[in-house]
Amino acid sequence: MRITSKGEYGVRAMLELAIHYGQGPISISAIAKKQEISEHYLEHLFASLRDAGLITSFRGAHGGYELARAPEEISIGDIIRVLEGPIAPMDCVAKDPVFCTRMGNCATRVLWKKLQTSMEKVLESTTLAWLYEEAKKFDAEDDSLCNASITKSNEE
Amino acid sequence: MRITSKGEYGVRAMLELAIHYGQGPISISAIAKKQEISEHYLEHLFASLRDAGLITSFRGAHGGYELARAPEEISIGDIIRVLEGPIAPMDCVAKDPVFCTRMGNCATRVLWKKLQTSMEKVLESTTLAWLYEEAKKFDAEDDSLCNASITKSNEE
DNA sequence: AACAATTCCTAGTGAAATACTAGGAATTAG
DNA sequence: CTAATTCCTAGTATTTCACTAGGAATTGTT
Repeated sequence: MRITSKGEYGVRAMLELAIHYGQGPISISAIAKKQEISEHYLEHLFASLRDAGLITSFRGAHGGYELARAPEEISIGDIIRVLEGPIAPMDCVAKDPVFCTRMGNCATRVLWKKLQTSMEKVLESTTLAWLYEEAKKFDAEDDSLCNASITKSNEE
Repeated sequence: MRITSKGEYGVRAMLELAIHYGQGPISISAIAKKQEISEHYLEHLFASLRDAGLITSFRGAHGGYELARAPEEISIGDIIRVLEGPIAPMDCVAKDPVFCTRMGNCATRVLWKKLQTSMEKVLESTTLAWLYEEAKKFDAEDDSLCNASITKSNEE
């Protein structure tokens, strides 16, 4: 019942894009550095997110990535579904369910469906915008302590 | 975000024990046959469940396994925790959390905690007794469906 | 005592997934 | 032209998954 590093890194990287939303593209290397993720690995994840239409890429010098939609319009579920597959504890309760001989006669399936629904509810109702607001809270706490880890500045 | 066959088989087998609760031990071979699970594999799962105190074993002829507690007293969470590990999408939000440098300054952790809580709520509140009641409903449906399909096929 | 049915235990294994790494081609701003 | 970037294909070490194998120990029955 674990999210893998794909989902973890993907969400962290997408949060970074949400923070810089509307300020032009940012490069993989910048995100990878800030979030301590392997550059090459993040490249793969971004390829999937791009193919899924969640982010837009710009090639060449001063290129990079930006969110394809506003942070309010991208749920964590959107990201997880691309990087981890359907949100479902079992294939038989996925949106496009895999057939199982028990299907119509399975008490455990009712259980997995309950679990699937509760998971989906959380992941669909949580957006990048919400996550950004949470991050700002932490940022404010940090400011009072020492330095900010999340800045909206155009450092280059 | 998937439950593996360990959790799936484990819950199905435990349901079988719940169905026979109070009627003496049943053997692995009987459960494996009924639930279409590899006998040897189920043996491993039952070893874990026994070590965790969820089931009791009886060796020798006419031996087998039975629930260590009443079906009302065993939650699906109890089973999953034994066979799949802590109920948590990320190690940093498990009950005995793995340390992470971000820990106190991580917006995504708040998200994973929300997800963890909702998953745990479902799995803790669902017991084997509940699952057994669900199974009985299907049994009742099957009876009426079976009769209906017999008469239908006779007509056709 | 012999036997059959069962759990118990240790070890092994092929396939798939995970979490990357490597290297270079294509593109674009300055 | 050059430096910075994405894009693409391939490879790889490690871990996990889902079993399988084989026999020792235990216990009810005859």
